[in-house]
Amino acid sequence: MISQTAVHARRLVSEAFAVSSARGYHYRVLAALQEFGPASQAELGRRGRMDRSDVVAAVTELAREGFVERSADPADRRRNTVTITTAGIQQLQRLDRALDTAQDELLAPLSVAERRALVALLGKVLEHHGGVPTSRSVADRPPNRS
Amino acid sequence: MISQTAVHARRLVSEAFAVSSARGYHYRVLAALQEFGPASQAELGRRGRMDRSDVVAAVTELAREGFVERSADPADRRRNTVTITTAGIQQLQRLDRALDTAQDELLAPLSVAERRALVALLGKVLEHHGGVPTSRSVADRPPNRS
DNA sequence: ACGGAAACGTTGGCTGCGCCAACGTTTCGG
DNA sequence: CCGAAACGTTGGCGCAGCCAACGTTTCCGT
Repeated sequence: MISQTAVHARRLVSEAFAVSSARGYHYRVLAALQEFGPASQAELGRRGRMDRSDVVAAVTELAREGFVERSADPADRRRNTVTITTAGIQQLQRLDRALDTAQDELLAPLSVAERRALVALLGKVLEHHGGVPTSRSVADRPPNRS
Repeated sequence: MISQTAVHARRLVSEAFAVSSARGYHYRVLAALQEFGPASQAELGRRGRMDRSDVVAAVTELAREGFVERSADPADRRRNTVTITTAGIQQLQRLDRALDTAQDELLAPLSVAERRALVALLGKVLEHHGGVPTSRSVADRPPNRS
């Protein structure tokens, strides 16, 4: 069962994150920022499959720790532009290393070829069910409209 | 990422369960009962990797719906013997069918051979990290003992 | 035989993750 | 110009995985 395996994955990952007192959302925000550059919070949510409201919390916490900066977007006053800081990049590198370790531990019983096979299979499944559906940009105005 | 795949798995599974208004814990209890026969709640927890306290809740709910019966074990008055009822067996079959459907949907993009390969790989990972560690029978008396 | 250790059931609580609902504001488009 | 849409924010829900503590009962070593 995939769920079973996921439990172990989660445990190892959270174990890895615990050291830096970070959570999954933090990592996803930082990773999305590093990969695609500064963005609005809604955009971060789309990149990382997070709900808008969860992005708010993650960004707030990251900002408090000095890993990102939240600034008003002059071009669009609805948006906040979120930027990763130098400290944030370092934190991301730390988390990446921790993640690598955890992954190694998780996949310990598998040969390199097997790991590649597993990743390929999971990728296939993910791609199929993939998309970026939870944009929520759709679910904003479901106040009853007959 | 395995976690990503797990998210989809979870969504499909809970979608499948939603119909019967059941949750993961319920299924695990019923499945464990069917597979190994009546047992104490602690035993159910070990079989299904659940915490004792979560078993309590699951059994209570299942009992309220008439899917299991909770009776005092005459041989050991600490224990409750939990037994699956006929209705419980039927419910389990329903859930099993729903699960099969969900799994089919999840693994839709994979050929039969690929599915077998995936299962084998995950099994390997699980077995390695396997065991039944969370018995909690160990974590009962961690009141500070210097 | 006795007393401490261990197992059991139960209550209650905490965290993380994935969601949805509603609001006020701002921007966009017909 | 006005309604629709997007954005950020607050607040809430459910499930899953845990841990802590309690009272009771049983087990085991001395």
